[in-house]
Amino acid sequence: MAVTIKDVALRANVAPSTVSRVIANSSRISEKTKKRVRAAMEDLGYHPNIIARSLANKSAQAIGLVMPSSGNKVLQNPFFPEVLRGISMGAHEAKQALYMSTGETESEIFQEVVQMVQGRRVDGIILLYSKVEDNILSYLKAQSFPFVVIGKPFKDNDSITYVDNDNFRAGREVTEYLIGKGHQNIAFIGGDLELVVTIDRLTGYDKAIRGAGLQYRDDYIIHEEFLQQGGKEAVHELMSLEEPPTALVVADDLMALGVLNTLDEMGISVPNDISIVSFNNVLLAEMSRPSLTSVDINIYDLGYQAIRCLIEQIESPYDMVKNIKVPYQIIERNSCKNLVNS
Amino acid sequence: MAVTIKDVALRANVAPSTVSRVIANSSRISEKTKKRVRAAMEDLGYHPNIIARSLANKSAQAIGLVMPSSGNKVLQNPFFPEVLRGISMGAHEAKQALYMSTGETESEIFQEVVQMVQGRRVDGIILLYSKVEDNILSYLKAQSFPFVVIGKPFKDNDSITYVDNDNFRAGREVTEYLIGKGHQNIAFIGGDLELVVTIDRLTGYDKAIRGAGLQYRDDYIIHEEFLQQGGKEAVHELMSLEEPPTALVVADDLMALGVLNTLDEMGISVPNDISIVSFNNVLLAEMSRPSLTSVDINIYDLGYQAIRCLIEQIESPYDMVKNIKVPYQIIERNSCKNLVNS
DNA sequence: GTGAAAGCGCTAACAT
DNA sequence: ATGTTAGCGCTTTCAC
Repeated sequence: MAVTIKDVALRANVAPSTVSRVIANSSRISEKTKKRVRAAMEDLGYHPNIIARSLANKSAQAIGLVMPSSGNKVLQNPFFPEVLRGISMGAHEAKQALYMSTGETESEIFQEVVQMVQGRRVDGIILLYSKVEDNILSYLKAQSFPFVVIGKPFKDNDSITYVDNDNFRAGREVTEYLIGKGHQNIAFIGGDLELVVTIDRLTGYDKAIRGAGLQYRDDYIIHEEFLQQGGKEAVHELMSLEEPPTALVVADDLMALGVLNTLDEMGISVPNDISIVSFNNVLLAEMSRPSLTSVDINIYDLGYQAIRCLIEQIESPYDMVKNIKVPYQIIERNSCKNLVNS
Repeated sequence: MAVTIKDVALRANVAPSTVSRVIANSSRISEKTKKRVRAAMEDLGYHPNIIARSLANKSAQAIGLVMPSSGNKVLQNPFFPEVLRGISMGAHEAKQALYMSTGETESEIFQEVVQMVQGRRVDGIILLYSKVEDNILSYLKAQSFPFVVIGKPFKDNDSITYVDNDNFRAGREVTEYLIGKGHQNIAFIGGDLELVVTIDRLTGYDKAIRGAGLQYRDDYIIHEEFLQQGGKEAVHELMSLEEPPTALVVADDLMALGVLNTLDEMGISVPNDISIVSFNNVLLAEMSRPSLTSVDINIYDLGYQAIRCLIEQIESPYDMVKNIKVPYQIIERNSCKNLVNS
């Protein structure tokens, strides 16, 4: 059996409660006994049992992370390691542990969340995605359990704390950027329409197209999973249109890489024959050939801000709602061609 | 306050222990009372407090994951999400939760591990890397706490349970593969020499080179971090040699992508001017141009087998050591050229 | 400034 | 087949 607070108390000739106070560094304990107790802890190699502490003071010192079904290939998107980095950093600063969901299906994940919450295993939860109808979100809200969403909630978004980019504006600006380069036929290759981020970017694209007096064409809109596989099919469909696009707005760098690949196979040159702008600006964007003009959405910050918000929310008794918009910027590289003389 | 086992007991007219037994689905409880108790749980919306349970039966139902310093960019390597997928799957099957380390520096991570272990927060630990001198590993071993290593431990590897590929053999075979294609000047671009995987692959390379009666040249060996940035510098150094290599063994697909990129900038064509074989076979390998001949090391299985081993180790009272070699296979694509007529 | 004692919610002997 | 009773290791009133 491991060494407990009692052993320390015994050795230091104090009561267990005193040892507890020393751990919490209570000001009501004299420096002298503190020293004595600390020496005893040292001697015995004492380490507090976190589980016992959690039970006594009803706080787990852990944050729950809810992924979009971990069996899913979505994890392969470089987005996730990068948000994780940001979250890790914040968790580490606040001395919080991270607890990950492992469920496969949606209902399994739901059960896990219920267990995290009711089992008091975590003090708060971060949802690493935002989709249209989400009963996990509804549940958390109903329980008024501390949580924050990465991405904009589909509804009730003024009563939910979330961290997001302004994806609508980003979608619009990116499209306007291409229009500014003289493109008139711009297609949109987006991810899962269940994800709010896709909807927002598409809406922004739409706005820009119509705003420029161009025609919004349904056959220019393609949705596939946020993965490379989807890219290929999308491109084939698109390029076989009578009037193929001269520019593409692609939801994601990984997808864009797939697109690039397929275009190459088809003998279509980027940026000479077609221009591409994508989102996320992960390492790939820089490493592909041609390198991709991509919207840097500051993924790391998304994660870091999310956990900061969550920790504030846990600490503060009043639950004020907070919405953080992480800035983004278009990083110009070599995947876009100017059609007009500038 | 949440509803507890006592509330359920009261409502079902049984003792708390009976409720506890119903939760554990003990065979010593009559179906009739089970039904009654379950109904009570349902009515009250009862969910067991996992923390309390952990304290009582000294098992956390959670596995600790130790990453190589999470602040580190290493996380960006697609290797990690993929092992995570495998681990997640196994954790999920065994109803184990996952705890992640969040530390930045090595000593911080060490402290976290001590807390996980002494704080009884986890029942076992998976080390997601294997490096040369590792005090975390030594500590775990000294405590005889259940753990498994992904990758081969540097020493004591017959007293430590680990899951790995045969990286020595893989390194050798890959090199022989290139030799078989007529290459005589083969360079090795490896990752961090602190990592055992690098050492093993390099040793295999060495073996193949000497075995074929070729000369082992120090200036053909380059070590950089497992990241794209490293790739560029490495290639420049290498190609400015008097007798530049005609083939490259690269530690990692991501790194190989960087290499590809740099070669392209330098106007060197792959595979016409130089051949490349890399390791890991992540999505990138398929999506790059030219697509990369890469060693598929079955990353997912690495993770899955690791957690299976760990769970066995936790459950079985006897700690028999287990070493699992996950098979690998060379996936041929378009980055290698045959120099001889075949 | 320190100690005694109750209790967090559950499990696991030991009874019956 | 079920109830009684101690804990698990810690925190936290309430005394002194």
